[in-house]
Amino acid sequence: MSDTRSDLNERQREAARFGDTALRIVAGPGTGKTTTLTARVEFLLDQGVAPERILLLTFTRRAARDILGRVRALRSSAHVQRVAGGTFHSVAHHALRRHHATLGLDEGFGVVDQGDAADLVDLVRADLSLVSGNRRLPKKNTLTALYSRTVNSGVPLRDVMAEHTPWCADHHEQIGTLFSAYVARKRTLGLLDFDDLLLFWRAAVEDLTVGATLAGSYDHVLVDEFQDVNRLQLDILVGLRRYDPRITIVGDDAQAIYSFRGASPRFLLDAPNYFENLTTITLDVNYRSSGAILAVANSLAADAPEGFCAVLREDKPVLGANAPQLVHCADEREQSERVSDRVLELYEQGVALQRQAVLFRAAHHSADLEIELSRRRIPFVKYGGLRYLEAAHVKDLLAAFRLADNPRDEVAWFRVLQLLPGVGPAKARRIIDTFRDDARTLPLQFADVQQAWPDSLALLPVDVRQIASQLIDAMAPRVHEAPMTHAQRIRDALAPFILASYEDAPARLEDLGALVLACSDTTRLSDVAAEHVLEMPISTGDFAGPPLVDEDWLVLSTVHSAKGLEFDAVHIIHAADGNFPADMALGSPEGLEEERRLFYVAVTRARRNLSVYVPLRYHHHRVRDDHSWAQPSRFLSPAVRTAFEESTARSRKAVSGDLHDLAPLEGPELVEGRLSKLW
DNA sequence: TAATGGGGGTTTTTT
DNA sequence: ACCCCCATTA
Repeated sequence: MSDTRSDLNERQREAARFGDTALRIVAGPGTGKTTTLTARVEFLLDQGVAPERILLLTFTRRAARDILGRVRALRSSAHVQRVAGGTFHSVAHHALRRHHATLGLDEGFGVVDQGDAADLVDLVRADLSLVSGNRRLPKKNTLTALYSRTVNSGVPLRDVMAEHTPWCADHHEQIGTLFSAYVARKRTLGLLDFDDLLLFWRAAVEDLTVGATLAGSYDHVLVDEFQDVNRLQLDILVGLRRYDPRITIVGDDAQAIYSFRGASPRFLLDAPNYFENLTTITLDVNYRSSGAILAVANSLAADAPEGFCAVLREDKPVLGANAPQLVHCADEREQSERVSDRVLELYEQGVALQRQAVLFRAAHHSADLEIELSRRRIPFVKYGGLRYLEAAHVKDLLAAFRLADNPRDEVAWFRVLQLLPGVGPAKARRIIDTFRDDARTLPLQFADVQQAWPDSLALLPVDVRQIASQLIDAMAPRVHEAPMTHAQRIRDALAPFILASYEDAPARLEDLGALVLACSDTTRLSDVAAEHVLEMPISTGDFAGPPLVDEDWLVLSTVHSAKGLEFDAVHIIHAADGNFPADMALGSPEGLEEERRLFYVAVTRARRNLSVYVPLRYHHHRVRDDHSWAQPSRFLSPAVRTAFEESTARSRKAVSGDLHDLAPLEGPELVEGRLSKLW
């Protein structure tokens, strides 16, 4: 067992061994933030603090896994496994399950993800008949994002819309009506969305009795990535520490990338206003990246109008580092080829695939690369974008789990009923109506659904009635039945529908089997459903078929999902204006600056090798042969470029006549001609 | 009357 | 690639 503390520098050690007042650690990328946080937990345990009285809050699930994993690796004893922690949302969920009664929540409350929340918004919109009269009302996803931003920032809707959705700002009253109806509907249905988890946690923390219990549950609260907390999360933290000063916050305002969730680095900078007697320790020695990579990061930072020059000092030369590469490619296809070439080249040099990452601004940016990687049988895992739990079959089973505990969950009924052949939105609605009582309310007990079921059957096509009845029967809870047995019954009843609806049914049924096993140590199926919505397992389906090497895979990730991680080699793709920075973010100067910080985050993930790829031509898929020219990312300023070695990819097609091209290209000469004007 | 398939417009980032 | 709307069909 290695003693982490011996590896710490002086200031890291000071932070780790800090006493019993409020502490702020301002830590640039690669300065050993996680190591210090881990060492601090170890120190607290050594001081005799009980592990379950330490709360370690992180922002993303991956960070939670990373830090808690390192903490739990410190000691082999089961004792240490009890350190409390996770994302804000998952910790909130646990608190709400425990204190549901005081907060007026039903025991079997359901947790809906963003997609379900958007569906519910649409459902409410239809009920208010706001659907056809106002065709300029935003789409469900836009509305849900707007709702979330408003709630998380605590800013009035009118002001949020004036700033972020000015094109429909005149609808703010209508949308306000829609939102309050949405809130009411969630309560009626016994559902919480992600924002509700935080809202109710804050309510709990501010409650006189429960709040004291919650605040008293922890001796130490540690918060990672504090630059990305929003008003709501700050309120929770302040409430949790009302009677106790012992909080440690860690962050870097140069890496604030979540303003779309209402986060603001102000909360980190103004932390002394929220936590009394706050001590600040700054970590600025970078142990991660080579000097050449730090030069890129620092010149990026220097280009910012406000200049976020956290000068990063290299502790000692990083061995095996290469000059950062700026690679100009003719188009996306060539970019995919060059990235694949470079990944394999580094792999040959001994850099395992897991030590390499391809980073991009938006999830769909990796689409073409994924095709190329699959073609070359290079295994990869993608983070961000399409997720396992967003796969329809998983959501189907989770919806059935939610119904077993809470038959009022109209969103779940909509999903499950539409699995039946011949049932679409309208018929699903009519079936749900048969469940309602005189007050048009859905029943609290599943037995009432079963009682109404004979009437519902009449609405179904004759040939699906039997399997539909079996499904209803399977969802109904039985007394003294183990949750896993119940889950297995539901899965079995759902299987015929999965088989009928999906081509790759066997693989999907295996996923569902894993979900059933996850019910082995729970008391409630709705709890498991909520955990899965919050924890986002990664699909094995993301692997490209027969792997080149077992248990090694290239990491594909959005920059947001890669926050806090490091890799020997980082490949940043689509460094073209409009993609990175995203044109969606260019409406305001703040938007552009956040994109700049995002690029900075991407660059500072790299230890030894950094390659940035700029495709120059984008094909429009609608019209064959139609294309447009892209400018290199504005972040690649002349000053930044001096930190790179530049090269132009030679078209492989021109050299070898490679045959897997999708559309005929113009001669490479034209591309080269265009390129040459750029430098 | 309601499901389903085709065509056209739009697409950020995460819990 | 996805979502939304509309026309067609059962």
